[in-house]
Amino acid sequence: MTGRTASRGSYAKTAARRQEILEAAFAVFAERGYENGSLRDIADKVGISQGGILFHFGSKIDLLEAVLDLRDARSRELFTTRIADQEPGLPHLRALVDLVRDNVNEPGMIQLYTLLAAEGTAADHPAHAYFSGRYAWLVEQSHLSLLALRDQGLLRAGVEPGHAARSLVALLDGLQLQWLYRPTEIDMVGDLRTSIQQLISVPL
Amino acid sequence: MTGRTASRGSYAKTAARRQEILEAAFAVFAERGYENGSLRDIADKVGISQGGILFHFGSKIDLLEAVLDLRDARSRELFTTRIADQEPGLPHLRALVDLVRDNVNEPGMIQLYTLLAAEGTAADHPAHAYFSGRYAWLVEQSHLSLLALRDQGLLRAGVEPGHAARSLVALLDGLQLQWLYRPTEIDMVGDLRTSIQQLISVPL
DNA sequence: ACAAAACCTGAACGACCACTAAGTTTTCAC
DNA sequence: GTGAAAACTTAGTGGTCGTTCAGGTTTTGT
Repeated sequence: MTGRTASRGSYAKTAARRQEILEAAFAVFAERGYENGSLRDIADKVGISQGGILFHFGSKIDLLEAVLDLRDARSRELFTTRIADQEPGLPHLRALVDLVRDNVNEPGMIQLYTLLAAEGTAADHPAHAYFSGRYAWLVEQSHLSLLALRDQGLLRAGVEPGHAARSLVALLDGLQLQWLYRPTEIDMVGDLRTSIQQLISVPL
Repeated sequence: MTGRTASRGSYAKTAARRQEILEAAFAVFAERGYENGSLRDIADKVGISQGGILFHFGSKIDLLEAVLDLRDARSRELFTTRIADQEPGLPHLRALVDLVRDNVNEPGMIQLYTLLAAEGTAADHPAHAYFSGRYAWLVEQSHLSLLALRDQGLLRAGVEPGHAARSLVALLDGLQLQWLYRPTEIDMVGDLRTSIQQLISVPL
């Protein structure tokens, strides 16, 4: 009885519309940041009014969260199929390099995360919790891989998994920042490979 | 003759006033970024009107440049007395660790540079050229130190100075970012020391 | 002491912001 | 085809922003 008067549901093309908006928002947030990027910029990119955006996503913060969720879902999908499916250890690290290789072809992704991660250090930023959790997760994943490698006796002498895990994530972020300033000069994938290679005693 | 009608010059306390403004601007830009931090915030902190700020610094961009120049001057002063005065090589790297140790006690400094460096990736950002040059300089300095160490035979096997220099700077930025999210958990100085130690074959 | 330069205020300007409300058009189940 | 819900537009709200400017106050050389 109660379910009879349920809402009619979305139109057929609504999903595609939301997708358009999300991608425009991604581009704007990547280029201008969350605080500085405006709903008008996003609306103009889609060819819709500001109100139209807010019909689909109730507020600017909701839109940011949707963008992050979408990207996170995609990233996690890649990360899952490529990494978590493999046994931890060497394959993990190889997949990490592959992931970075893909990101180089999608510079907006790097720009978005670099900018939002910096903005997000403020405790009241809407993406603060997201990035706080993201770093914890990234470091933990790397830590597990390095622990596995140590058990396999593949770690070089003097490499401490905890320190190396934090450093690996830090190196990634730092390289991305330098790469954004000089994309042609910095070889992110090569530098990452070289650094990982120095952690392990077998060819990567 | 021509010099007769020269301007009278500043009042006695003007220098101190400018200093107050610079420090308030530093705090505001550190906490909210350049784009998001407002002249009103800065004016309130000083206890002056917005117009008062703009009398001393003609525009918001001028103020940012003054803040960066000031910080750069201080940083360069430290870097010069501590580092460039020493012969390049081990003392350089030791001084780098000391510099980071000091920065930990001035978190605003880290926040400012992390946020502005990310904002500055946009080519039209007023701090873009500053950070672009800064990274080139930092990497170059580290490169020179590592080259000197190689000539002294103090580099570990497989360490390539160019790669290691980029990585060292990247590690610094990345650690700062993680530290901003979890200041109590991340030991920036310790992690940096450990990473440097893995580049060289003698105790740091 | 007194003029002039330096300093500073307060009010206004135009532009932009996220968001709301009300009205219009499009879609879709029936 | 028709009615109602979904999708969207248009216009407006109250807010913040950097900057300008006319006018007042303070400091300073003479």
